[in-house]
Parts: sequence; structure tokens; C-alpha cells
Amino acid sequence: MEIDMLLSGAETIIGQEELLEKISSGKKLKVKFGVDPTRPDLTFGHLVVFNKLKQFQNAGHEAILLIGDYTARIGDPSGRSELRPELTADQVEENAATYLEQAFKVLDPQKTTIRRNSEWFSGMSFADALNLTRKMTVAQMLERDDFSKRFKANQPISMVEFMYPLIQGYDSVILESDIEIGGSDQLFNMLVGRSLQKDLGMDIQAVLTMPLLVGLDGVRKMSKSYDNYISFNDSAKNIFGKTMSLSDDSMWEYFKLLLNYQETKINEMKEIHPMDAKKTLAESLTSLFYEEKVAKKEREEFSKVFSKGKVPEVMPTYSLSVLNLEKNNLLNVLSSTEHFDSKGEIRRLINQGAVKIDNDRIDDGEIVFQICSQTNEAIVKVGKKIFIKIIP
RNA sequence: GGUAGGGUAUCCAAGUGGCUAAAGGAUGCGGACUGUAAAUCCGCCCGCUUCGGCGUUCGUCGGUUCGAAUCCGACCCCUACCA
Repeated sequence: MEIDMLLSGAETIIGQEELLEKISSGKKLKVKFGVDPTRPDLTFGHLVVFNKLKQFQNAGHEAILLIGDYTARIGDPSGRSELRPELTADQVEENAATYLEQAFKVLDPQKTTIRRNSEWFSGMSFADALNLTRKMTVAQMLERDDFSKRFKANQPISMVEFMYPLIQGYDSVILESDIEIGGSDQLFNMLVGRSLQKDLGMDIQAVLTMPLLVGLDGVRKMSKSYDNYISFNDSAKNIFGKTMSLSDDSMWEYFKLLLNYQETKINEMKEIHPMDAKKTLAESLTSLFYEEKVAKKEREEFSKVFSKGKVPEVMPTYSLSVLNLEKNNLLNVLSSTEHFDSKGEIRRLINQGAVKIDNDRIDDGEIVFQICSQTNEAIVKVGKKIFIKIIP
């Protein structure tokens, strides 16, 4: 039963038989999951794998979170061969720290082993590194899907990219991992771990890949570089709001991959109104990171603000007397609120009919603020999402 | 080392002397329609502006010209191919 759960949702499982043997023998497995701290946020794409890691953890296995601090520092050129700036050690450390903080929102810190690959790579000699490269051939490398595609298309592949699978594989050697989990785009790299272990006569790790989560656009995979992601660090409001912006079609993936909903339960959800289903999704996701009552509250706020067109409970507030502008016209006031990049942008928004004061559409940026003497405040709404309160 | 191609706005990409702040996509933003959906349609998308303009931009520096992203020179960087 437990085994079924551990393997559920996986897209590919390599080395399943040995894995099952190990599990049934009662061995405490070392489960490896690696992340490169190249940017400050973990996304819900990572969450898919983190959830899996947690399942193993809950089942009593050893969760090893590998921070690729050494690799991150070199600058991973994967993907479109962009020249990524090398990160400084400080930046990487900073990112690593926030990664951990975020990871522990899901994982149990007491039971999680944290390792950094700078532990073994920063002291590695060039000769040892070269020895690593001996383990793989160019032809083998070109088996990796994106390498072969780029190669055929005459697109650049840098040497350091060829090192990445080896680096990642060597991590598995050092950690003596029994199983490595990751996104399905990591399959090749994880398989290299198997070859290296085999080569050294070690126990060979199983490999389990999880499907890639589609991003908020519903088309491309969730990724920081596409800016279509929800992060562990998003506010409750943003987790809820971003989830609601998903298309109906893609929400079921979220139920499945992020909340581990089973087929039958998903089918039940499909019976109710999509918006209600989505609200349930959004509330559940929000409560993964915040208290349930906070999530519930966001659900109510959402209905209030967007379905009923009311004003949110809290919003950034600016006082005219504090701003102390030469002229209290709409343009100046908005431009001093730091929500907008330039006055030109605000003008554009006004011209496009995006700005309302106390629910009246304004088409003139020169209009001077007159604050209702009864309520002693004016509510400016810009677009659908920005609310600003102005007080005297 | 040789040959060929290239560096243009957030990204992709056109543009080879003036009509170019620079086509077209994509992303993004706004509006309409809605369920803050998605899809679709319309609009905006370098900065500042007293809305007449002004200021910066096409790898870098210099030059030719009334005028340069476009021509010339040098330099830097990238890519593929052949060795």
C-alpha cells in the first residue's frame, strides 16, 4: 500500500525492481533531490517533487536535499545557451538560505539531511574532474534530448553543459543515494548517476521522475524564466489569485500533482462549477503555506473583490499631506505611490479607461483629488488588481 | 589557423543613407465579453513633456555625410563549418 503511494504520480521509474526489494527489506532509503540555488524562489513546479520527497520522508526514509551551490556558482547555461552571469558565492549562499527556509515549509527540518555539493567539488582537483569526463562519451551525451536537438539544429552546446550530468551523477555517488527524484527533464542527468555508481561497483540508485507542472499560462512548463509561476514565498493573496488565473483546462493537473488528488476525486470535482472547483484548489494550495483560516479569508476576499466588485479590506494607503505634492492631481498622486514605472504609463492607463476613483471612471489625469468628506478617503482602482486608498 | 554568418528594444526577429523611436511575432499591460477564467476582439507597450515637442537607443570607440541602425576604420563578443 505504502509502496503504491510512494510511486504514485511518477512519470518514469527506472530500477523499480531493486527499489521494491530494498523497500520491502525495510531498508531506510536515501532519497536524493537536488536544486540549484540560482534564483531566490522555489516554485510550485518544485513543489511537485518536494511533495514526493515528503512522502518518502513520512514513510521513514532519509530525505536528502542537495543544494547545488557549487554548480549554481558556475552558472548553468542549460536551455537556450544564454550566457548566464556567474553568481558570486554570497549570492548563492543567500539563495540557498531562502531555499532552505522555503523548503522547510514543506519538509520536516528535523528529518531532512541538507548537503551542498561544494563540499566535494570545491576541493576537487582538475585531474579528478577529468577522470569524471572519462566516464561518458560524446555519443552518450548526445542521447540527451535537448542536446541532440540543438546539435542537429547547429545550435551551440557548451562543454560545461556536458559536465552538468556528470556533476549531478557524481553527487549521487558521494551521497550513495538509493533513489533520486526530480522533474522529468532531469531524467538523463539522473541516469548518469546510475552509470557512475555502477561503474564504481556501488548500489545503483533508482530514478523516479515527476511530470512537469504546466505554468500559469497553461502552455509552457512552470518556470521562473517564463514568469508563469507561483512561488513558495508568494503571499496568500498571490497564491490564491494566481491560481484563479489558471485556465479551467490546466487546473486538474494542479489537483493531481500538487494535492495528490486521485482520479475519482478529480472526477467528482469536475461535476461542480469550474470556478468553485478552482476556488477550492486555490484555497487548498494557499493553506499549504498559510493557516487554513487565512486561506479561507482569501477565498472570501476574492469573491468580494472580483466577483462582487467590492473594495478589498486592506490596501496600500497614502496620505496627501504626507506626500506633500505641489499639485494633488491624479497623475502626481499615482506616480508617487510606487506602483507604476513612469508617468507615461499612468497616462496610458488613464487614457485606456483603467482608472476609477470611488467607482467613477476618470479620463483626465489633471483632475485634482477631492476627498469625500463623509468617508474621509478616496479609493483609486487601477486595472483589475490595484487598489489604493488616499486619505487627506 | 581558414571560411561563412551574426551582435537591433523584455525575448524572438525585420530593417542596408532621410518617410525609423525603428516592421512583424511573443510576453506583458489596459478595455470589451466573462467566472480576475481560458479562448476571442479592440487598444497600449524607451523615458520626460506645459502634448507643440524634448532627450536617450540598434555590440564599443572613432570617422564620412546636411543627415547613419544603415557607409568606412579599428576593436570587443557570439555561432556554425573546414582543418
